Amino acid sequence: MEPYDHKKIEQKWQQRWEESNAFRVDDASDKPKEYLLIEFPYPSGDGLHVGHVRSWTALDVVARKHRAQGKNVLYPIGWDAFGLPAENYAIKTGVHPKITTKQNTDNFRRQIKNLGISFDWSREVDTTDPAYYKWTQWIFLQLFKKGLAYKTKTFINWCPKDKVTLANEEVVDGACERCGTPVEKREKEQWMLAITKYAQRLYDDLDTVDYITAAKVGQRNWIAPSEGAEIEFTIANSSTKIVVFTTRADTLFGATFLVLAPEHPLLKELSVENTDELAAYILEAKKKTEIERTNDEKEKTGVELKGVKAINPANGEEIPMFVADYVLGHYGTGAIMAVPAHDERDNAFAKKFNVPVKLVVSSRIQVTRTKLDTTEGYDATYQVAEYSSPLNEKNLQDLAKAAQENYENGFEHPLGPTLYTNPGILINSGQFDGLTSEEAKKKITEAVGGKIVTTFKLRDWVFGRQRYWGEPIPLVHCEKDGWVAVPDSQLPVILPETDIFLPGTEGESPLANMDEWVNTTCPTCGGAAKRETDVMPQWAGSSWYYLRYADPRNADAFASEQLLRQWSPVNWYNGGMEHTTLHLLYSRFWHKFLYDIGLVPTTEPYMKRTSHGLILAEDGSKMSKSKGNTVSPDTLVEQFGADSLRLYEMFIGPFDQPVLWNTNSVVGVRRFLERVWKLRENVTEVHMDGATETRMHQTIKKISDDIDALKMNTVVSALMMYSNHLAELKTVPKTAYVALLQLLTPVAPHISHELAEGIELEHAALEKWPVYDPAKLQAETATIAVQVNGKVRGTVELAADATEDEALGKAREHTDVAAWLAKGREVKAVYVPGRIINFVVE
RNA sequence: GCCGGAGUGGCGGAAUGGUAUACGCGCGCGACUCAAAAUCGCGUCUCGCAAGGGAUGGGAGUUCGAGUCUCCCCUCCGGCACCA
Repeated sequence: MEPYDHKKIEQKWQQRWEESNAFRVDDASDKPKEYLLIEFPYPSGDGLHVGHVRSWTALDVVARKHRAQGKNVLYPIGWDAFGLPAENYAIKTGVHPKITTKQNTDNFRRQIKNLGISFDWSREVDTTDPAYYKWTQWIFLQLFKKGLAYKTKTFINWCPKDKVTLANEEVVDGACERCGTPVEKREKEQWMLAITKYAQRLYDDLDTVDYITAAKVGQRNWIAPSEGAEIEFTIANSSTKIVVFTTRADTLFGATFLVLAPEHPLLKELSVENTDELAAYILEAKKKTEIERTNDEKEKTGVELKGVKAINPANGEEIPMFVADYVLGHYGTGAIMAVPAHDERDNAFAKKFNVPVKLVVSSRIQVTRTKLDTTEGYDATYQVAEYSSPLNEKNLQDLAKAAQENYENGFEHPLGPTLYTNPGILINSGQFDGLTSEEAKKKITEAVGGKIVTTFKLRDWVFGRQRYWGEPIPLVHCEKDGWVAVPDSQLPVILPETDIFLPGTEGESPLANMDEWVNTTCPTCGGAAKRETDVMPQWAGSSWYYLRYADPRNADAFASEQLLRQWSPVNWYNGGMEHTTLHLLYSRFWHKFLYDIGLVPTTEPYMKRTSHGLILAEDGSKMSKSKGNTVSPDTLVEQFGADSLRLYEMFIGPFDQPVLWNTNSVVGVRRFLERVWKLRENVTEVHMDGATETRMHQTIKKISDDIDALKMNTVVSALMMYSNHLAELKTVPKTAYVALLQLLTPVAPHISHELAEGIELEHAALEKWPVYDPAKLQAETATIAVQVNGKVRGTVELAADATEDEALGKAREHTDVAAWLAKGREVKAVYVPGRIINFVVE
């Protein structure tokens, strides 16, 4: 038998699959559909990463299994090809991004085909193709027409190196996600998408999908609804009102000052005595980068608004007002009521600026004075009772009364004289004394005419990019009509050709210099008008690409209604955790919008989301070109073969966890394939022995279950154990061998097909998934451990259907066991068929 | 600080509450060879001559039986972080 020549075999089968369009999916098939999706790659100049191979091979295994099980499987691929690296490369070298993109996608395509991944290449999409981005623009216009795209002057995150606006999500540790430069704040007119209008639904509908917990939690934390109240404060001697957002309306009586964010619009209207000081502070705050703002060790800064007081609506007291950058302009109403007794930040600020602190909620209440409270730093002779919820009415009244007395008698609060942040029982709050925080929130809000609201951390999506290599925003600005949508008939708005890719010094898009392109006519009035010169962010094209796969060549719609119904939703989507709050959230938003306007049939795009762990270099660091610790799939395919690489990447460790790459270990799976290769020599039409038959059925079950659960590392080890078993036999029963090939095919398709051909197996057999017989999972006899007091003292061979009496009897006959039993008195015997026997001896 | 995830041999890791360390790497010994590589076989948690004992980050608990379930603590990785 000739040696295992992976190059020859892999080339042969890849060519056959290519020629026969083996993985082309048929829209008209009446088999049940299964739509499997991986995140389409950005075709970088570095080529394929071993991480791509891990993720795509895993779903390829799933795809191939589902096909074998009779499903109509859609497993597509495409290119998310707009983006900064190609543009930066163009700035450096003058080579147009279009050219680099073409080169890179060609290289990726070649590399992927060398891996034998069963993508349906007939559905390839490319976000930079005008036939594709026509529909990206079209969907944007639908958002615009529904008022969900708007231009506004806002503080944006600005990367001074890339000269580009960044979305909130693209800022990592106060620095640009791509280049690490500290991000600055700039005020700029920007196109925004109102994703916050969908915040509640994006949050709630997570309950309807099957995402890995980390992804759900990540999105929930990012959207972060927070229930609270908006309460109005009036400025003394004025009709001006300031609305604050608080989650602690119960502490309103303790609000001893008000704080506005530096960006608060009302600051311009108030007549303040210290205008210069105020202006200087606001300027300073705006200049600060995110890093500076957070590196301040939370040391509070601020300026009092001299000559202006606010009135606390609960007790009518006049309280001072401040501006401080610890209050964020974009969250809530950009203004807070500060309650220094019950909020850490307000407390720190009050101490620094000498504002009174007033306790209005108590947690621990003096009950008796019999014992010493050992809380460090307090030697008062009282014992405290913990506040615990729920309390009954009577208790509450007693406790509130005691708390009030305690406070009036000047006892310090056991947890500290001035700060207590947990809920408790109200004191010093007039008619609301004695209520729990929970009750008081509602009643106090009501009493001062506030309203209950939910505030989200999620912010609207900054959608404009002042760059070249992106989809032009298809809007025209007309002096008379304002912003006007480019009519559908003029879509796509083609990205104009240029050889100047550098953004302007003020950060304007390179498109802004192209007068011929910019100057146009207004579609509404026919007068002179200018095109929007910003382009869309990279997240635009990827927000809907999974819909395009359903009908990738459609020229009349982004996809036909019928094909969307056929393929929606995506059954299983695998991708990186880093996209949880970016791509994954954005595309859910677009999808829900498209659902609302009746264009997609489901409320959610993806039924199930899984995530692969990162592949790290051997020393645990991230693989990167600059560190020179990357591993090239090409080299591995050359040296070991695609099948070995695929097997290794599945075997490397639990799929959802980060793993360390170790090229030396690839030889292990290569040896395994060599053994499977040699096994063929011993295959004959003999009858299967019982042990082999049992193993076969167990292995089929194990591998079937594990593929569905994405436990690929144990899939490979099960294959190894099964083939090791077959290798021990002198003659390998053909049936058992065929099952091995069927089970091996999804992970190592090339060698499996070659071997199947070698035993003249009819081609169709490999395309069928083996089925196990539940009745044959159990061996006729099994080795059962016998324990005495939980310690194994021997094993016995038992028939699968042995009765308890038989089993225990046989166990007692075991000489070692008998010796241990003789040491005491047997009080109990446990027999779990097929598992264990345990004697309890005293 | 808050929220996730994870701690098991020299290493990657396995284990529906039921013989912990499967599978693989590495290492050791042996076979084959003039030799080497490749391949094959055997061995490989730890203490102990043995009988036995001890080990799944630490401590308690539930159970006939715990890596697995419950509670407390420690460490590492990831995410969020002045969000009122």
